[in-house]
Amino acid sequence: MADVTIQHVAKAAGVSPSTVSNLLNGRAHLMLPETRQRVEQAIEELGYQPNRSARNLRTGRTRTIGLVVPSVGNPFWGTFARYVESAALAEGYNVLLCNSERDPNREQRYIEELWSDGIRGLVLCSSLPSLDHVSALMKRGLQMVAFDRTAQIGDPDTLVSISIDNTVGSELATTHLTGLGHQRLAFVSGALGSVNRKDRFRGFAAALERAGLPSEGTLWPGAAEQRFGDVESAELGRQAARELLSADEPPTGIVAINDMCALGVCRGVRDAGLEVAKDVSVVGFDDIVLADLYDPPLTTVRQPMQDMAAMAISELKARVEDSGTSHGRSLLLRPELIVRESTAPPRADR
Amino acid sequence: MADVTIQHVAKAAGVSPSTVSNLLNGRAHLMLPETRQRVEQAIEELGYQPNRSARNLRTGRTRTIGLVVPSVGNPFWGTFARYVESAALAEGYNVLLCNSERDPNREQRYIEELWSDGIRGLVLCSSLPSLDHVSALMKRGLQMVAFDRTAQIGDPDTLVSISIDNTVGSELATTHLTGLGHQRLAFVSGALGSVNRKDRFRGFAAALERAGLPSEGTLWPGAAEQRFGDVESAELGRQAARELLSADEPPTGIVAINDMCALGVCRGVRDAGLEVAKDVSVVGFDDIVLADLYDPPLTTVRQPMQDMAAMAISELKARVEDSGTSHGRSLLLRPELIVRESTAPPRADR
DNA sequence: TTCGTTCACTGTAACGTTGCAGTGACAGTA
DNA sequence: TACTGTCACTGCAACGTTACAGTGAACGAA
Repeated sequence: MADVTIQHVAKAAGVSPSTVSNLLNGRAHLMLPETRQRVEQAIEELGYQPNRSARNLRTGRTRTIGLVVPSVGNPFWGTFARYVESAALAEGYNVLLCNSERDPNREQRYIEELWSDGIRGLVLCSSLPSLDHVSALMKRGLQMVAFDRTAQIGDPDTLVSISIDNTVGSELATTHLTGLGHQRLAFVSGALGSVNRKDRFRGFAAALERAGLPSEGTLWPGAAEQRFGDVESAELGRQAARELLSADEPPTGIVAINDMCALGVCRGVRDAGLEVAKDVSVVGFDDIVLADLYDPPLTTVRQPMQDMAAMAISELKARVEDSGTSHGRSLLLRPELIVRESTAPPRADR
Repeated sequence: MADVTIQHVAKAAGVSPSTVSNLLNGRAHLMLPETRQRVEQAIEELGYQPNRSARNLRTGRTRTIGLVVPSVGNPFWGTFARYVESAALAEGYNVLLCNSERDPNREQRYIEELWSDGIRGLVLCSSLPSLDHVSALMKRGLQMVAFDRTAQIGDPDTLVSISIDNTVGSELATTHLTGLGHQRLAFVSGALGSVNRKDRFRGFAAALERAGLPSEGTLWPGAAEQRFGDVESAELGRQAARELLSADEPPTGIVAINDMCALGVCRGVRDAGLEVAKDVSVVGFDDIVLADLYDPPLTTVRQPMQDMAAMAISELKARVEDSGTSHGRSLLLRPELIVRESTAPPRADR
């Protein structure tokens, strides 16, 4: 119960707290080897762990960065969180992981809590188009990397954006379908609230245009007003597929906003008594682990997650440690189309 | 950059820091309404956020609990983390989420870091059979709930264990298969290192015995020495299915250690040119979101996650706040078999 | 008038750590 | 012998907050 403090260690080793502190902070050369050994032994025997609150208070620094994701219930974010954590650990940082559940209030509350915990570096995976709710803290010195969100006009000056080029990714996916000969395509998504969702639709429309196809009416209207979380997006895809496939001239190719949604679409295709690939081609986005395990394995657009996580951490580390007048920048990585078995040429009779 | 402290607020409002502190700590009745308003306005205008390190240092309390999971890359843990977080938030607590990656050193390191952050309540989802590495901290007052791990002989006195009855769950799954008429069953798992994996195999064997079937040779030997992480367990299932189904007398029913593994098994079944349910029945464990989305939807054993998360938090809260001489206990919840379409009677000709 | 009480606020001493500015002992130099 | 330097260590003040004890003004009662 009674915590072991640096004083207890000092007394046990017969030195002053300062000496213990010196040892703890890499100044072991300031003492005799035998003193050092006595102190180390005392630390060991008492099981002393420095009180981090006191240390943070005193030094003003923290070896912790914050990570805010929409939901770890989504394997995409879960996987990303692991990469970020590994990258941070390798740089000597800890990660504090928070779930915003795509709720702006919760997101803001978490960020303020991280700030008051002394955290000055943050990786934010926000669904929100505007960053107004954090710009005040950024002015005070919060360093931030926005992930999976391309830079916007009104963004804070020092913001770093790391993202794939969503427009290109979506074009890649869509062009794959048009290249296979599909003429009637649909885009399935929840409300296009976030920047990258808009970009993905833009890429989809651009690819259609390039193939000489109309883009009107290709956006599934079912979710326009709804707010689907990540877990529910599969259910949304299922519903969308059922509705789309019961139309007079159903689409033969469907581009989904992400893999969870695409898996739902595949399920909906089956619900409608059809077969994925043979009757309807489906493309996802993200390349989550399950994309390759699904039946049929999902054609999808892969994000280089590990690289992106490493970049996020190294940007943050540099900024938190230097705190020079580092300006914002934007890193757009190229996505990669992974062709598996959920896409095929359209059937001749459809 | 320059942080706003309670002193700045006090000066701006023309009061002492004590008065600001009183307002902050729910003692607003100690001041005039007009004073209160002045202070509130100053807080608002300066954007003051109390420094949590200082507060923790001073009070010795923390409104944060720790959550250590094997890997948020696994949707099972991701989902659980969300439930824990929601339950904690509802009780006024924050959650600090850590990934052990099933690495004992990393797990211990995280727990010690949580302790030195002033955290005194922890939900541990450990894969390790022994809790020796945390018992020292528990003696000093760390309150801990072990999740998904049944109580063991050598456990610390104050430990709370919350788990489903894994043996019963596995019996439920296996009896479902024998009830359908399956005679040749296999159990697919990575190394049976953890308590609950052993229990699940025990339940599997017990069900076989009850059905008058031999249990020798039913444990897939492929992973005995390997250490598979959660993400890789799907790959393991795939490999297991391929190997098992190429035998002379292949099993007609497979019980997998968890859903990710079961999904891998399904994929392996297809790799072998067979069909899930029709040729080989597959049962999983956990009922992750994807179980219902898979094709075919997976028959699996469901854990009442939300209830378990709420119980974990309320136990922890009571213990952290009272810190009376609360003794350990063990809560075993009953799992539920969810029958979907990955199981069917064996084919007559096999 | 004097005493006591209430009220609205403030002063102060911690909490555990850090890192600079000492301090005294001792050795080496002039 | 006196001075200078190095060495090994220590004293002290601060970081921002909290909560208890304390203060002085205003008012009511005897």
